[in-house]
Amino acid sequence: MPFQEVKTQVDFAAQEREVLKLWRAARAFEQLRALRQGKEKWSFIDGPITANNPMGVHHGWGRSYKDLYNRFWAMHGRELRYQNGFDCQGLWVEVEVEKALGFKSKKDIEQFGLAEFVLKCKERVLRYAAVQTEQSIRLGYWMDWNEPDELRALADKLVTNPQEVITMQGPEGLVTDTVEQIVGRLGLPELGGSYFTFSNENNYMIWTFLKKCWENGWLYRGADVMPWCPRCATGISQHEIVTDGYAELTHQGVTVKFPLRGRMNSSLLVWTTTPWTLTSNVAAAVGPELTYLQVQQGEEIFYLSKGTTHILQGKYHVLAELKGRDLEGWTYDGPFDEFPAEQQIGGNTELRELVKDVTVSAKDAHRVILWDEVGEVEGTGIVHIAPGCGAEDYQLGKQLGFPLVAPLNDEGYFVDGFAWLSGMQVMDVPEPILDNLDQKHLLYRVEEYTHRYPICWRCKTQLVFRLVDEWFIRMDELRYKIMDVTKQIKWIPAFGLDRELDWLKNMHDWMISKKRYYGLALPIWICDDCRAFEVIGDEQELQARAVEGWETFAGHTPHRPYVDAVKIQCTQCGGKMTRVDEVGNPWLDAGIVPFSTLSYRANPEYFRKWYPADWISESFPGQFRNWFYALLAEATVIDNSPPFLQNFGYATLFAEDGTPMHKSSGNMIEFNEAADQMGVDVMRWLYANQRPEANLLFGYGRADQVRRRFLIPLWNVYNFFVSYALLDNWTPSAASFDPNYPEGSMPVSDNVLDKWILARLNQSVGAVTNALLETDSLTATNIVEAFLDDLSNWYVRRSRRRFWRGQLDADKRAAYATLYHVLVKLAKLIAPITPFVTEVMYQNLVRSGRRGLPEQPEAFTSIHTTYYPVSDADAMDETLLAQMNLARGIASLGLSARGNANIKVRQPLARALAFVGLHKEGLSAELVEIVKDELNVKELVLTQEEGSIVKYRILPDNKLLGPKFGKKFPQVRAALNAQNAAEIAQRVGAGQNVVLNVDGETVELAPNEILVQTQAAEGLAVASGDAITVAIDTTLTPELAQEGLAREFVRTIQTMRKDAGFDIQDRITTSYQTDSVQVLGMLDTFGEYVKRETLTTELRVGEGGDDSVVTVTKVEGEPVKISMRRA
RNA sequence: GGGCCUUUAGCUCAGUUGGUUAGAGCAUUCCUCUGAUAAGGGAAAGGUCUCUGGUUCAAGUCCAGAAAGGCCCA
Repeated sequence: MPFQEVKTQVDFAAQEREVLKLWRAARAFEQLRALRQGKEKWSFIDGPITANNPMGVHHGWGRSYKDLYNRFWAMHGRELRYQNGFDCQGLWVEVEVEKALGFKSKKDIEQFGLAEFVLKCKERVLRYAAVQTEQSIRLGYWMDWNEPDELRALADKLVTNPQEVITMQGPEGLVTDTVEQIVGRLGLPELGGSYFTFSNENNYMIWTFLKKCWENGWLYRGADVMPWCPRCATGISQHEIVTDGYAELTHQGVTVKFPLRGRMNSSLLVWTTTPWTLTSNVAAAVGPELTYLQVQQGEEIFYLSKGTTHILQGKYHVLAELKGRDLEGWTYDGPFDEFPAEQQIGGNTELRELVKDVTVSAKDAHRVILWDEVGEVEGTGIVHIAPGCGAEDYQLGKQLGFPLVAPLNDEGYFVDGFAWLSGMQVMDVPEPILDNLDQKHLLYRVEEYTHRYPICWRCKTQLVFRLVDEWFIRMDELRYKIMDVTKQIKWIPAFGLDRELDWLKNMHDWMISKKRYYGLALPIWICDDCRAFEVIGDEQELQARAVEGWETFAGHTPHRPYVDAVKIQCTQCGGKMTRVDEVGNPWLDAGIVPFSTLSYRANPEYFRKWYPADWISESFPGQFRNWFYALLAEATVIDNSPPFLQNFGYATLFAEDGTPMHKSSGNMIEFNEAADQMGVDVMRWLYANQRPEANLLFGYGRADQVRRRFLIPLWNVYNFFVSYALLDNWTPSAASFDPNYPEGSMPVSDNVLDKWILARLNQSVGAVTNALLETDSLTATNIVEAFLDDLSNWYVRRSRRRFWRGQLDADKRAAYATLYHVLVKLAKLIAPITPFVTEVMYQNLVRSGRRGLPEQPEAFTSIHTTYYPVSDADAMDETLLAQMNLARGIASLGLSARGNANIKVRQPLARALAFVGLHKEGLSAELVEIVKDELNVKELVLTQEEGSIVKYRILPDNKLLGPKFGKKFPQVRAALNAQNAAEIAQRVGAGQNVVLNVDGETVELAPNEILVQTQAAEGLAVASGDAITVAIDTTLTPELAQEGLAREFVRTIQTMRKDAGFDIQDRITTSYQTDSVQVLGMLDTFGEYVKRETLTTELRVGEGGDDSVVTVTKVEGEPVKISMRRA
């Protein structure tokens, strides 16, 4: 038996797991790579996935696109690199490791030991890389994956004995090194597999990048007040805070009195939601053009803006009105002037160089200043300014030469200089501060206040604003260079370009440092003596410059703490230089991969072959400011070129209810669960059949739809083919087999259905190919679904009897050859989208189906090593496609007409009359037969004559006549409308021009400029559509009624056979008992027909015997008992 | 406040270069067919294509403005 039997009901997920086993056993992926080696390249660079947790279904979306297009291009004969990437460094790994170890603060890490901590971080990455690798393999994502168990073994060894020397098998041979170094070399050419951004090459390549920045004068150390997480003890950059970094929180809104100096009992009213910042107050700002009120309450006089008087408690009396600028220069007593920090010249900060020119203390500086940004939306219209506690405050203070009072250390504790507050944590101080203010009679009012407040995107701790020094890349000059590069890229969808340019336009200087432990060691060394700094470009330069500590570092990856040991000599003063404490922003890691993974430093030839990427793809939200941005920035600095030529972006995945998928919402679907429940072919089709720029709603409902609409019909057609091919022992042609095109050359057939489906197939192949070339899988899948519908619900349905017939005659052979060709070619067409089910089809249709055929090249192990199908121009037949459309239109309308008349399709009727209007293509005799059979009529009459079944509707052809007449067109249309429709239709049918009178002018219209439509005349069993009307002759002659009864009888027996579980080929004996004259008469005439249709060898009157299946029905009130059993 | 996206049937979404009566799937109701059937076919019902203005002989489609929602940034 050539083909394997196909089960009707399949566990698709289980079947997919079998396919995975097959691929692995047959080394199918390796075979593909070998076949494509040295061919024209298609360069795809993978955006690194954060290896910190199992992947989710949203990753599945993106990875399905990536795999789809990788496979598509591989089927076009291209060579690919197939390198997946893992994002490995950064705060998010640290936070998870801290959680796992039960750490509370940075001190715990230092006590634990930096070296060990860094190893734990790498270990975690390796473990989740292993998990994500397994999940990706399950998705069918063909990549050069590491063995998950090898990654786990490395993770184990890394934390037990990182210096153990081991040997690994690489693509070019064995590699021997310490565990730490092997891990550091993962993904490099000698080891292959996924790239890891913690690799030596990735880190050193960033050093090279940063050195270029430095040489261009773009790298600088700056101070700023920025959002700071006191738990993580690190700054949070602009990139990180914008999306995930806010929560609705309720704080206390506090109104405080700032007593004015030299004005008895008078105070400014100042409002804040962060009372701890009052400890560091320097000034108070008013809007110069705002109106302020002087109001009296009891003995006290207050100042506040006119629009904020609702905050006043109790009665007040307005004494005066004045402009903000009138208040300028007034001095006041700050709420915490008793603190040493407020009394120190220049203020209270470790960054003394920032205030070296300031000659006053905060206490002495207190005065009212003007600031345009002051508003009345909240507060009192008087804003408290603490340049050490707010970003805008800092900028303002810098302009005005104010002292800086910075109260918090890196973990949010008050530093020395704040008396009783020193040593307290910022989260614990609001109550004591309010008590203290109250005691000093400075507290005016406290209320609950809910607002959006920034939180740490990783640990959700509330952020504070803190004065820090960090490292930045200056954007002034670079911004425009990056924009130029960005414009050279094709963005899909096109608005991606605008988004990226908008981000670049607004991008601040890029903060690249983080005061943490695990990550890129910033290659910046500062002189202990003269404070000059230098950037080191790579490991060789570091070794050459090292004056101390190299032996400590040697053998280690460029991570803390070992790299910190290396000292170099200062070129300015000869002093010793020490590396800065900071680690790098992880987007540096991700943005460098076009250079690090393509051997920019080691192998320029290889780099130039694969750079830039032809295509990259990631989710849009976020990546404009993250990965896309980093890629563009780094490539611009290093090579001043686009690192990728096309960017394909897609939106966000939501749950089916349209809300974000969250564990806590209960609508979360884990990737593994989805793969098991839905099967990944279904998931992949669902992903592909989606407009990428719209958010995708993911869930079981949609998965069921995909299964019903696409996968099951496909499987049913395939199953149908194999079942009958087995019965007939049919085998594919042995002639001229090409493994790249196992569908073979186009079959030759005289049958109109065959010709039609081949035309449709090749039409679809062409359109799908064009769509996928444009990265448009939505269009591609829509086309396939339409084709599959035609295949399943028209070609197979109409061809069914051809497959049933007894002998394997020429027409039957043609049907097999055609359906076989269609199925193989269709499978290849969609193989990139649904790699599993198509592989199953290929294995059976091609591998099993051709087994034992004489002399031929062997078929490839996998469908995915074949070439993409090519649209065959010979198959195209526009006339046939149009005719078939007409035939299906007539059939559809005829069925509709039958429905209107309420006559079952099973009941044969004498005649259908189809008015086909101006459809010049007409119908061939074969198509007439098909329509007759479909409509179950003895005769189909096509007519251009309307007879009595239709009335006409005359329409101008807008597309032709609109441009011809322009403004006059409405009048022409009206004139045409006024004509007698039947008359015009007749003229048009006869090919004569139509003459109209429009406003006294004679206008002549050609027949092709007029559209004639028909509508069903009322009261008949008719239906009409676009220029077609079909009428059914509903007259039931006794002969027709008898034939209908015969079909009814057959139908009943068929149902019995099916219910009894008989095989399609089983012969049966059928018995009947009835007094119905109709039934007896029918059996006289149609007995042979009944026997033939039901495979009845003996049809007789009587009981069927004990083992029979029995059914009793009624015909016109008379009971009919039918018994049936296997012959 | 600026940039970008979205708005079409109860729901989820298609809708080619502007062109005739705006479609599909799901859901509802009714009918029907069936030895590939976890299907299929037919019918009914369901729409101010968010709104306003403009360009045009003609706008779901192009332009401008507005509204609502979303994303990104101030």
